[in-house]
Amino acid sequence: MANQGKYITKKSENLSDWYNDVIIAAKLAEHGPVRGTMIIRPYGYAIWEAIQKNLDTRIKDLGAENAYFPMFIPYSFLEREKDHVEGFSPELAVVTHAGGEKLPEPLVVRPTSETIIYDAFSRWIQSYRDLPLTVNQWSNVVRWEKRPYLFLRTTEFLWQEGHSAHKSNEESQELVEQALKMYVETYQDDLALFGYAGRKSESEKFAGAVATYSYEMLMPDGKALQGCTSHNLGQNFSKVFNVKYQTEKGQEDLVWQNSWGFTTRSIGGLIMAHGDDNGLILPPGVAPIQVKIIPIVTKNSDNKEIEALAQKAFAVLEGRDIRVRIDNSDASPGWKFNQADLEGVSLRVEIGATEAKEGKVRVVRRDNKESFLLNPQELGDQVDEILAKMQSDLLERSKKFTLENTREARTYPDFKEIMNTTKGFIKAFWCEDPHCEEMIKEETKASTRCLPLGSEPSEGVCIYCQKPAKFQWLFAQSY
RNA sequence: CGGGGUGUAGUUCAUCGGCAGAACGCUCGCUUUGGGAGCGAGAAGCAGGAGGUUCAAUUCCUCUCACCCCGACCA
Repeated sequence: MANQGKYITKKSENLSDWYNDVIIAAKLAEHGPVRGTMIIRPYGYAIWEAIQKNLDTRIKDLGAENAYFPMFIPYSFLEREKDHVEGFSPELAVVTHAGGEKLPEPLVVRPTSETIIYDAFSRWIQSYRDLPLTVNQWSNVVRWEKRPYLFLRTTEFLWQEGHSAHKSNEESQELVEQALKMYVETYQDDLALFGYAGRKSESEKFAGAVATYSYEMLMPDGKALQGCTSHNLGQNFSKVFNVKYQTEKGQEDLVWQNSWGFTTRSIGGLIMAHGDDNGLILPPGVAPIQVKIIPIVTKNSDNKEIEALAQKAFAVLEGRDIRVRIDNSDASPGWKFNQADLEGVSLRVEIGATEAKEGKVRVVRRDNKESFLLNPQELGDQVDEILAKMQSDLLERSKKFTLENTREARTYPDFKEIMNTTKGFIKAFWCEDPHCEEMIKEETKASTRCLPLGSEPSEGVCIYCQKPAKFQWLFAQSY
């Protein structure tokens, strides 16, 4: 912990110390014994489960079925697609020995599963009647990252990866866009994180893809975090894995494929974007504990009445499928309040002598401290309402911050000035020459994040080389 | 893989050649309880590992391993 004793570093003082402190103090996760690995503790895993719950439903709504493929992949599988192996080889974990012997062929611990899944697809797909074929797996993958960071970049991480095969590029592209839309919904409706969905540049796209789409979010320090990805793989993999089918006319044809994924990195974004000096702030949509009831009993209070109110409130909320707990530990109220703040519990319900006198309970929002004195009988509707309002307020706050920190740069000196001061997103014309992109990154540390969906072509000049440019791309320094 | 730093109690750190210290956490007891309660008692350590210098090494030297921070790679 960067900070001594029991308090966490203030978010305003040092974002990355705060981030690490809050993850450890709130018991979300800790470092594993192997560099870059992460132990996700029960409370952190509960956030992942809350995200999974809705996302899994959306994935199935896309027409996908869940399956599971092996984590060991023959090295030769990766070598089949040239860009794919080149892109991933620096970060592969390779198994050379097993069972006390050297293996005849090294095995790769999956960094992603395109190859092993499409090898199966080549056997599963025979006819146009087998298409489209869409599978999803929830799994772990390993990428040997040089600079790990809890949640944001770990050597092993959890994710879902969807893989789909289609008769036409149009149909495949449609699913690529639907998957991206599904992620936008997850980020905005569940995680309350605003961001830009768009297409990656050639140099930033997935190794082996024709086109990659992503969701880019802004963190409080002005750096961008790439969330999910959705790739149009064209026929790059079907060619090398021989994923063919017979058309209605009896011809042999290669399938068009896409893949898309969402990882535990998003939990890092969730923590960083919403939290404050007191700890986590979790949007109700993914908060493992949406409401915590804190009875305040003393020697002089009517503790039976307080206890009865607490039980009543608990029963009402639980009946609504609200994730609710009662803190009956013998810690002091002050400690419980601080603990609830640290854990990011969306709403706290205080019940003490003051409330008991009126037969009411006090509901306090974690994010803005707004407090409501409510009748236990009406608690259900009102808590639903307050949770919904909090959810939309958090998204609104995230959106406001992102828009306020999205600037247009017309000249390269302006661009540099922004990156040296406020950072954040910059919209700027770029000619789409990888050389300009590379030089901008070298000189400002900012890279292209995406070309936001719905960008209209217009006549501009490249911020770097002054040559004609059609689109304003989104730039930022990234995590 | 380059540059910098750190390894001592569960955790964060002091001690810097001479019997190993604190805070927080943990256990027990009593008193408490509206924003991190008080007092008392207690458990807790081969000082990352190996080698060297020395009468004596946690402390100095060498090697090694691990971790952290800064750069290139990345969901």
